[in-house]
Amino acid sequence: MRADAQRNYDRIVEVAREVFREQGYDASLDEIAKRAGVGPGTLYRHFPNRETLLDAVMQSWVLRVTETTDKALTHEGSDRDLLINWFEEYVGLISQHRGGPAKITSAMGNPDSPIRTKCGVLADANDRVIERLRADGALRDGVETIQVCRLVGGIATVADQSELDVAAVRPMLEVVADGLLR
Amino acid sequence: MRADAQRNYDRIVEVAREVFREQGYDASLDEIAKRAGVGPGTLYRHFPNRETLLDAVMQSWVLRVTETTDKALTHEGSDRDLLINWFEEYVGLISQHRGGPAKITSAMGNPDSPIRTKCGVLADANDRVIERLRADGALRDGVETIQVCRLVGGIATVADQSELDVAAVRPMLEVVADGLLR
DNA sequence: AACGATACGGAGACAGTCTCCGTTTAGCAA
DNA sequence: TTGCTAAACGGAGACTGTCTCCGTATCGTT
Repeated sequence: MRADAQRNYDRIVEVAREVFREQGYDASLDEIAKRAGVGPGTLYRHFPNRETLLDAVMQSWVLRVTETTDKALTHEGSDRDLLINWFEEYVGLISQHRGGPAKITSAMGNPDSPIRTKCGVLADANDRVIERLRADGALRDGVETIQVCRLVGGIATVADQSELDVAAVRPMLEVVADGLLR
Repeated sequence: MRADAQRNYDRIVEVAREVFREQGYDASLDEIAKRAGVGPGTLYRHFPNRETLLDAVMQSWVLRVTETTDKALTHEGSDRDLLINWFEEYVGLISQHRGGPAKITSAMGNPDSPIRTKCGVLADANDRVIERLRADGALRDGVETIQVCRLVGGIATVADQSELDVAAVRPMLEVVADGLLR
């Protein structure tokens, strides 16, 4: 990539991250272009649609996912605590900006989504926790990772759209945890 | 209301119901106006925004909610079956058109929403089922109706956005049911 | 310095929302 | 019937956001 192109690319991603956080995932792309000091054409050449831009924005996020999972797995305490703690982290990870939880959760299991690799990372992270609990014999039979992602993603989506705080979310995560554990 | 106004009102609601079902909740309102044979001005005078139109569309739906609940409460079988069966009905009720589950669930507990009365009806319906189970001593402590609505609404939202079929939804409803029951 | 490939950016087509206001019509009263 | 007025209509158009096309500018190489 030419140096100026690279500069613009980076600038757009940086600005997009900021604007998505401020205004949510449905912010105007033309405005992002303007704030980044480029024309809309430039933005759309680098990112043919909103999702590819989101994908780029999430690039750095991938690291944080694995770090968070590592930490969650070292959790001292009961399996239930570990699971609920992980769910809270999970919700936090996908709730970076308004509209994020819905976007990410619905992309989960869709092989054509531009953010599929990011979803894969998240699914793998969740899988590590689930498999750890399964190995402990803590889970009921028939629990599938994708279902867990959807259940927790669904809660995060509702919380996002109803602007619920952590205190309102936790009891719902507990219900799901109790429904998954023996 | 003047006769012609009433006629247009009814026509718009009828067409909107049809178009929402066909194209989802984000269909073009100008198109609904066109199909109803009125100008956009007429539509927006009757319905200042999308939500008030949705509210009108849902008017007839209210009857169905209570009927469905009555039937669900007569369910023969275990508490678990009754609950899961109700959840499936609940999901069906709020999944009339694409975008519906998210809209309804996020309006739940928002006293300013134009569809608040409709949400109230739904919340009451859910409450009847929950209280019946609570009376049986079947529920864990601390279960709140609004949480149940949000949990099941979250599942319906994800199912809606990921276009999941009933078979994929049921196991998730089972998890929630198991998390709520003793 | 010159040149070709690469990238830029803004004008503008298009779609959707929503309003304003000149025109039409319903319904009533004489 | 006719005339009148309040009520309702409807479409032109302002505004916002998406996305493309293509003339212009810039990079980096020779």
